[in-house]
Amino acid sequence: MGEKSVQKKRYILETARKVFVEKGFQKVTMKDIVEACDISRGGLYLYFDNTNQIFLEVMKMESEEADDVFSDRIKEDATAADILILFLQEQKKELLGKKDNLNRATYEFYFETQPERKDNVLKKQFESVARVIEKLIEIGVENGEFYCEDCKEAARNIMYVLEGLKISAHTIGITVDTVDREILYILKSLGVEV
Amino acid sequence: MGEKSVQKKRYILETARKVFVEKGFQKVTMKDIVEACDISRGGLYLYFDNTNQIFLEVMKMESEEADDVFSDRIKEDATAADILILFLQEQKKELLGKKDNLNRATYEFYFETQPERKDNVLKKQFESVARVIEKLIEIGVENGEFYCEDCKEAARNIMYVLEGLKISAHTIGITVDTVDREILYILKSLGVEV
Amino acid sequence: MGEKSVQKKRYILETARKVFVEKGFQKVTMKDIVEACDISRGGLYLYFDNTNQIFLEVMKMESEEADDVFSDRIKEDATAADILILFLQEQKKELLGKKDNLNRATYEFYFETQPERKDNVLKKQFESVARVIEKLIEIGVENGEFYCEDCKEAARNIMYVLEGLKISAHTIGITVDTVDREILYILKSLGVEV
Amino acid sequence: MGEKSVQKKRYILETARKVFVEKGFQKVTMKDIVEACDISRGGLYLYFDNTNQIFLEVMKMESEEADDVFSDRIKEDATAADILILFLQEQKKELLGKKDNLNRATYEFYFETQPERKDNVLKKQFESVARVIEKLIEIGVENGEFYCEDCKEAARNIMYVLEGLKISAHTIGITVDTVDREILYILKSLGVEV
DNA sequence: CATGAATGAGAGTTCATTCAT
DNA sequence: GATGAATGAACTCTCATTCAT
Repeated sequence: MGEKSVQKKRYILETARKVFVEKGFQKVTMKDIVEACDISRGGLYLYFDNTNQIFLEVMKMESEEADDVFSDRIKEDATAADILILFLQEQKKELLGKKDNLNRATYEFYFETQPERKDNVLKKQFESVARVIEKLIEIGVENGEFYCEDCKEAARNIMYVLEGLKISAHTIGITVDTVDREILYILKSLGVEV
Repeated sequence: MGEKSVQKKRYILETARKVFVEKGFQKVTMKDIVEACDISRGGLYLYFDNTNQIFLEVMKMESEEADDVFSDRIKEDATAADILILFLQEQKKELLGKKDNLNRATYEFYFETQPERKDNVLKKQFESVARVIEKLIEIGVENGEFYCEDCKEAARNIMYVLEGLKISAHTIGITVDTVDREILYILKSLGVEV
Repeated sequence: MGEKSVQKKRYILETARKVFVEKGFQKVTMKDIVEACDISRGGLYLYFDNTNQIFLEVMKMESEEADDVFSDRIKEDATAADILILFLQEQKKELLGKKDNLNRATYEFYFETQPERKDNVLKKQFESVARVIEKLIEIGVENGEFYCEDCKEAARNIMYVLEGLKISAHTIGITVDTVDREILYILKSLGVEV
Repeated sequence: MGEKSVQKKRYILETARKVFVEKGFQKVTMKDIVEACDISRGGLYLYFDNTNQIFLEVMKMESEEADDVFSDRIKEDATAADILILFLQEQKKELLGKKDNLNRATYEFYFETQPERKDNVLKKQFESVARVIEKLIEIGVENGEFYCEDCKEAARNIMYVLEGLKISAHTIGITVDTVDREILYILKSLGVEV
């Protein structure tokens, strides 16, 4: 596949992303993507076989870019609490900015997949972020910033609260207040004075 | 619609429930339900107009039955902690018994609905359970069973953790261990010795 | 068929008439009539086999009643011109009262029938009215009220003009003015001063 | 849509025309047209959305071709009477050639349309032809070929007679004689010796 | 590589008609 | 007579997928 094709593939993925953000995963058809990209029906099939494959690649692209963005913002002299708060603020943005994320589509995609499968990217991401939080809490505890008995558990608990908020955003709805209160609750239970 | 029809309607709802449990919401077609019920194509339309309506009625049926089941199990002399633990055990069962609940279908259903709508049953249920938990914690605090600064916040936090576990069960997968650890964490943070 | 049944049959025909007036002929289904009559699906089939048969009987009922109504209004000492004008006024009412006549339904019904068939009721009616008009003109000519060379032709011409107006009412639309002008033209060509 | 498609679209319209001539408008289904064209179910939808749209385009095609045909036949030195007679002969052909015109389908189509709508093509055609006839009569009167008091009225009367004959052809049936007699009557009333 | 016309399977929906009660 | 549940045929419309150009 030449340079040109790589560009086109990328263009398709970016456009498809918008479609997934808009419509979730299940309802998106190859036709939707063809139309959004303004390419030919057959053209799309040269690059991808089905929406499943496209979504997987969109997620891959997403996670690659996400990492970059995230690491940029951490200042050199940031404390554990600073970083945790920054992280929670990022999550808040994503939680409230329902309109520009793939959450719903991702849920729908994984509803159709066996969670136990080894290549469950979402699971890997979850574990990875959980470990980062855990490490962060450990450092915080060492520095005397946080208090907690079991850092691993504390980290996992935070992860599930965030998951709970994320899914709630798409089902029962959440407000800025809701998120702020949960963030405060998390920080308080780590002994952070806010 | 006579007596007979009521029975048949119930039969359809129960059969449709199985289909929704199996396939979620979005992928289920009227044809799927027709075939599962072994009735004629047109026959189903005598009772329901579309899968949306069927699902709403399945949820209604579900919640009516759920209420009965729940209230039965509370002993007269149960303490707040007893009841909370019972509640969490019920949740655990549901979380792990992925094969026989409507969670995934419900998520898919609400993905297609505006969360803000007044008739969001899920939201009402959430609020209702949250209030019960809150009350329970208040009683526990009064009895000296629990310790917590803000009962309302504690209740909401529990709700979001449970939501987080529920959605995770369908995306990244959860194990008995995971659930047990989260339940322990919840109880510990209320100061319950386990 | 007992007295009761006769009444019910009549009730069905009268109700069906309204449906035909509203929707024409082709689009009317047995279901429409069942619902309009608020009787059972099977019940209708006890009396009629299909919409075709119902429409035929509606037309029969219509023509029987129409005759009565028409003859009532002719005064004893009316001149040929009086009667012709009365007739044309009646036609005018029907032409403009699109909402309460079976014209459209009748057209649709006969579109599906071979015009040549012996039992073409519409044709018989046409011929019958044409003859009445012809006779009327003859009398008018004898009395010196009208002038015309060929009464038969004049009558037929009037009939076709009226048919033209009737169909136009349902396709391109007609106004009171249009009808008035045509009536005037007809009368003038018979030499009537208006 | 490329060159090839234009041809196919035309082919579909021509084939659909035959179907409409055969079955009228209301009874024609997309399936009928698909089968007549011997194309695939979905194929037709690439070109047209519904029978309504197809019929509109068939009428458009029809009127474009009709115009050409009509203007060809008028000789340079034709008198008003010549042209009128030619016109009436054309009408006669159409009236009697029930098997190859869209009249019935057009009636059915307009039965489902509000006559008052601005885009009522039939009305425009009617008005347009009426004006041509009127002009023709005016010229004839100037030349001393015709006699009439109100050319406009005379023209409209002719139009309605023709409409009456046209609809009658589809309901009560007409014969060559009937048409000939009406044409004669029209010409006579304009003072033409035949 | 790229196009887009074409196919056909399949979902939704409506009704005429039947038949057990 | 009367009911209305039930059936199944028929129609509309949409897409995934292919393939000649």
